[in-house]
Amino acid sequence: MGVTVKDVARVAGVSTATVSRALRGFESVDPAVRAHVLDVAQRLDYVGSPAAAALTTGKAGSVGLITPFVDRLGFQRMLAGIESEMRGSDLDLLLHCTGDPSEPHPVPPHKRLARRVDGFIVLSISADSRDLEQILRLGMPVSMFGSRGADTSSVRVDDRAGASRAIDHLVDLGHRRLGIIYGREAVDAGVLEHEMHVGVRDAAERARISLDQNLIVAGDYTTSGGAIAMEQLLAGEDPPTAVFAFSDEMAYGAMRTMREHGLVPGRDIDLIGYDGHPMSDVLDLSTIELPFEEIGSTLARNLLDELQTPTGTHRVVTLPTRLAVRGSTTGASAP
Amino acid sequence: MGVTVKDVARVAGVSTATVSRALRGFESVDPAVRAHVLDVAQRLDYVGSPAAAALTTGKAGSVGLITPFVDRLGFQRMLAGIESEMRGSDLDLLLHCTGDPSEPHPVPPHKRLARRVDGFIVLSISADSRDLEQILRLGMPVSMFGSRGADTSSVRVDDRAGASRAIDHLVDLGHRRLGIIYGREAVDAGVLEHEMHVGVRDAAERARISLDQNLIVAGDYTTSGGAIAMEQLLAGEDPPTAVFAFSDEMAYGAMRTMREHGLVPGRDIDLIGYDGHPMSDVLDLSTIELPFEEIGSTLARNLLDELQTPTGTHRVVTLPTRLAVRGSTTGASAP
DNA sequence: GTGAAAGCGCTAACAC
DNA sequence: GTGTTAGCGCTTTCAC
Repeated sequence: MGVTVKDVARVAGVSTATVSRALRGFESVDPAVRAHVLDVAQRLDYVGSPAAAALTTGKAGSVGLITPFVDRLGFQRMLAGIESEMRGSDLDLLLHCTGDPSEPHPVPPHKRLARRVDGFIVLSISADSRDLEQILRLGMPVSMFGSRGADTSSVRVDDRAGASRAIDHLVDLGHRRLGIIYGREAVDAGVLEHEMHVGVRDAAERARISLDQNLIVAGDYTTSGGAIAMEQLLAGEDPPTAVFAFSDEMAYGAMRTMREHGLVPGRDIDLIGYDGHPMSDVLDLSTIELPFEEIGSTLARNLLDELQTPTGTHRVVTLPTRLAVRGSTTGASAP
Repeated sequence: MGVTVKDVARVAGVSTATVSRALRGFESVDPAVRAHVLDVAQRLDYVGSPAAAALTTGKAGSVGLITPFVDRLGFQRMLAGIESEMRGSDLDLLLHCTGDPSEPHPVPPHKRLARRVDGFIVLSISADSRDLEQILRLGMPVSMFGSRGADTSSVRVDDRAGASRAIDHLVDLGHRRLGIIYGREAVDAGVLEHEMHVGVRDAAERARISLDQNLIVAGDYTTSGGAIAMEQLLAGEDPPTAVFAFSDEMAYGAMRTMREHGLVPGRDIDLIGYDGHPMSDVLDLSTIELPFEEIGSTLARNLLDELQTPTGTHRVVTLPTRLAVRGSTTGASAP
């Protein structure tokens, strides 16, 4: 239905094989011939059919991005990183959301995807996920974030150190009674949630302070969840003087609750978040900043490299976090 | 390299044509045969090759999402809407960012994409964009947001009414001296920026108040741009008593500037944004809420419908906005 | 260095 | 209702 290699070959007066070779820049083609073919192709406005190429080569020419969610703040930044890294490569990006991990898919989607892509970038699906297993079973190159890679290249954040850093900061400001707003229960070791808890515990131990189990509440990683969690913390008879929320979004919710109670972060209760969203600057929220764009670009780079030179080795990169101190942690409320 | 129709056909004892028909649920296949084929395919773990199917049918089995940015707050919500609508359809989503419209691409990407997809969803590329023209020239189904559709299905927001609503709200609170933080200069009529300005002007005229050109400043749609814009407004000899920012992000920046000046939104100066990001609730920022998810799902639905039943008619949907009044607009600062 | 020919895996006519 | 056959547009041996 469009211009094909045949057309180009005919007009250029060469065989389709030569066209194919010339277009892909093979050394073996006579420079003069190549130039001619390129010229003709250009004039004819020739665009190759990826489907046909895929069929013959077995390479799909694209990579799949698997993510459980698409509307979380960090996602877009990772995506931006992935995107910018992939531009330039001639691979397309196929987006696939798995949605809520709890409800199963009628048709496991990865089978279908598998034939459409040459490799996967997988964003933080919990390690026990059936989805993840299925993807790994495919035996294709996988670059993943979040869960510690079973046998793939992976990018992770040193969440343990990051969580410790948050606690250290609060302790340094003089706090002894800390509230923790975590996301969800940790299922597996090695997973974000688990690492964060360990980081918190370690830091507390090092500081020789004990954590009151009543001050450790879940916030479901949402703003409203964070708001409710803060309510719980305030409702107790002995509220914390400082709070660490495992995500900025939950911290935002906590701020809202504080405001409703006439409390000011950094004056009445210190509050620190985790993620480092741009908004936190505006809200004057101290936080642990994660390098989302870099996570994304590293994920993409790892996969591209693996696709290009399929050595069996995998790359495991751990990226650091950074403490951003703002007005929400001043120590004013410390004993 | 995998199980093919031939394998299934051989094992099931039928022809490849029958397998193909059975797998796609054609009525013409004997129910018993179909069941058998399905069973065999299942047992053999057969997954069709999209490339081969695409080659024969001419249908790519996917749609392309074209967007100039990926890290803007509204994007992810539109994406979520698109995604949820597309799930269920067996079409894949191919993401493509055009990046900054100012720097041109060495290879126009849409030509390549065009052979990979059956249609496009295009997010707010300015109407004069060469990219947009090229996509339209392809003659493929296009569902677009932002620019008024030349000859495509499109989804737009009634930005004129939305902007008017914001001004009305401020006027209702008693304000007469209004500051405007817009994004960029409006190039074309029909485009968001233009509509917003018209909406503002109309509302001002209706209220019989005149807008001071010195109080109309650009914020570049970024938080920092909004902050700078607010600086400019405050620097004047006669600052506004209320400000309307054309995006929430710019309003956030404006809030930061205000805080730095010891000013409180809703007390010293009223402030209203535009977009309705979740964060605005936390920041207690009044705003005009846009239905991003619905925009996304409508975009997807329009395209899917057009792909399914290629009647030449296009659908143009205009979605309404909603005023969310919060603590940043109280009228306290009105004369 | 280049061409001829054989497919890649599937679907669409056309017979039966 | 089902099988046969001929491609879709490209790449890739294998000759030359």
